[in-house]
Amino acid sequence: MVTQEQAVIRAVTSIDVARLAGVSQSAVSRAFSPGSSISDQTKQKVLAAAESLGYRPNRIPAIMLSGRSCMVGVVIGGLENPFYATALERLATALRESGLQVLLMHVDDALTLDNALDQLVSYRIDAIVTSLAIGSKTVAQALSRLRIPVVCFNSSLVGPWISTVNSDNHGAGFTAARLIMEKGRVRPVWLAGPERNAASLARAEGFLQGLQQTRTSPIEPTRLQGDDTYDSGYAAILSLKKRGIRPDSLFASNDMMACGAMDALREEMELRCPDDVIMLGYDNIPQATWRSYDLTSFDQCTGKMVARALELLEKAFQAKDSSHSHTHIIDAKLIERGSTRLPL
Amino acid sequence: MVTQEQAVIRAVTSIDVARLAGVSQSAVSRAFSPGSSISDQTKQKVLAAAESLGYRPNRIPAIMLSGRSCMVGVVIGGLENPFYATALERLATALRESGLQVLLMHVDDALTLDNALDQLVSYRIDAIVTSLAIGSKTVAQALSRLRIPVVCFNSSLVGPWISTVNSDNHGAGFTAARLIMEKGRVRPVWLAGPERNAASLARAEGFLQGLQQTRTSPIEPTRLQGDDTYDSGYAAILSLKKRGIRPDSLFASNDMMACGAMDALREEMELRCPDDVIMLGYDNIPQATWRSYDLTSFDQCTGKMVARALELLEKAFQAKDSSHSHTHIIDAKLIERGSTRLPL
DNA sequence: AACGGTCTTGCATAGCTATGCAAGACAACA
DNA sequence: TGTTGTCTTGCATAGCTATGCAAGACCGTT
Repeated sequence: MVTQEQAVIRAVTSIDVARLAGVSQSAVSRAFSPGSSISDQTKQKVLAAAESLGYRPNRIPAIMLSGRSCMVGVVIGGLENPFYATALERLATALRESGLQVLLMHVDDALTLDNALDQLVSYRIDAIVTSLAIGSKTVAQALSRLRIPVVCFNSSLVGPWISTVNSDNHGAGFTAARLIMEKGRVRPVWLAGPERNAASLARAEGFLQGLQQTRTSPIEPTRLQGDDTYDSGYAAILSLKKRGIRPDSLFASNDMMACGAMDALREEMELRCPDDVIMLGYDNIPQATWRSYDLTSFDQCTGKMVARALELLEKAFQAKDSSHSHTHIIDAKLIERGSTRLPL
Repeated sequence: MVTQEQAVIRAVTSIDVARLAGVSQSAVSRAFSPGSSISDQTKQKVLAAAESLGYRPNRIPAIMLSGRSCMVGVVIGGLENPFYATALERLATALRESGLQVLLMHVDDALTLDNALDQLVSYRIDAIVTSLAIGSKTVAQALSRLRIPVVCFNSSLVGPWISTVNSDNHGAGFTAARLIMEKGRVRPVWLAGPERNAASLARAEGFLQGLQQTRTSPIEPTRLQGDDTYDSGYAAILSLKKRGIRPDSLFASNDMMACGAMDALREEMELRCPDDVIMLGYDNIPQATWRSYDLTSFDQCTGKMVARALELLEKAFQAKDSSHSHTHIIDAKLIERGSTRLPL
């Protein structure tokens, strides 16, 4: 009779190491927990045995015991926008420095969100960080129901457990308006982001308000609708051309649309920037610095926003009742470049 | 005397639900495991109780029992490159569709990698997917030692447990050379990526080989060194200008450098594309389609590459001994745009 | 009524580590 | 030597769910 070889490759456990080192399982655990009470001699024996067996500590049981996984669910969409991509990079780095892992969830639309959340929660994540711009009440309720801290970027979601870190969208819109008026431009265009996007709405509001506050007659901008993509910015200008409107200034809700608009103004309307049209975007993406665009933009200071988000998380982890909401608003920094620099 | 309220918020367990529903804990488990043997009546009772308590299934114990976490460690760097950002998006989506979670780890340099891997492994991830371009032997050994399947994109890492999915870098380089020669250009420039980058090296090799195979005299390109960033592409052209070289064609190891080079050619050398210089890039990033660049590029078909990576993972999960290596090479698709379209 | 079969349910357990507690080892001191 | 204190070690257990097994419920057939 042939002894069937066990195909199951059981992972090396602390007990295996303990046996080899001739110590108890506790000793192995302590050898890998900094600050534990263990003699140098034992520690060395354990580490040697662990090395020879290829043992790696296993955090899963600790999660069960402590109820904390040290994993944060990051829900994100629209990575094709360089702004979100670099923001994710910063966030991931910051979380790791705080000893937190990133359980990433990419979401295209609100529909898949519910399902996605259930999956995340089943892994017992400690919190959720999200940049979803959808402001629906249903989403807020779905998040609140999880009973874990949620931090949103640039969102208008409101509810228990939900905190937000927003760029000063309204203020930036106001600044954009003032800058355009200072330069003496009187036919501005507002190029909006997705209709339900909270950030875009706030920027629009600030912009309009800025255009109202004038000693002479208030200015009403031409409004164009986009969806945060380059193509939508380009298309918006085409529609403008069809309507026979000749703008002298433009504020776009994000840089990608601004780039699309700038290209369309050049190619389709033979208008030059900044000579004929001065332009401002939002997000300060790397492409804004590219020579072909040299775009004035608002920097959201993602570094600061991420730091603030982590503070909120830490606070929530320490509080007994962490369902309390907080809101932080971070000033956006105007970065002036060639697109608003008038020739002398 | 005041009864001290318990601050510890224990999560709702299946036992709590069972008690409320008047069934056993097993029944609760089965109610949430599709395909289990359970009557409709019991299931409804359980679901109702679970709903009222806010119970969410907990995967952590299942991980301990099965040894499989259904989490894949994704190790990535350079998200500021839109190519990696969109690739990550595709990968995350595909993994989720296969029921796998993404444990994201952002890594800047090889130094932090070791530490990062230990952290990942302690969460008992089932596999690793990485796009790190570093080809060092040390890295390969560190990965092999983990004894879990590893899938690399565009890498030259070799070792047990490590499989690779590569774009046909060599073939694409060759194609680029042929295209340049067909257009009658004789002073080509090769703009390389980071020195140790395996993909960049392969593209260079194919490009040189293509330039050699000619009926007349072989062509030797001018070689410029970049680091995959826009700025390095711009700077490379500046150095060219200093050396007094006037190119008539350029192949860059990625699109970002190509964009930088194109802007520098325009601004610094007053050379127009494609009239004076025809240009090709690699990755087919969204910016390649932007009107200011309209850049011919090689599409890596990330969709296909991701699908292939998932096949490799599935295969590894099913095999008893999954330490066997595989290599797949995916054709890159030439996307011709204005930057190589000569005026009639 | 007896029997065989299918469907449903509960019991009991495995999976692995961190940690409180008690006990042991050892040194220092009286 | 006895006592006190510090340092180290091992024992035992908690944490929560999925699942094999056995038993029970129920139905249909002979």
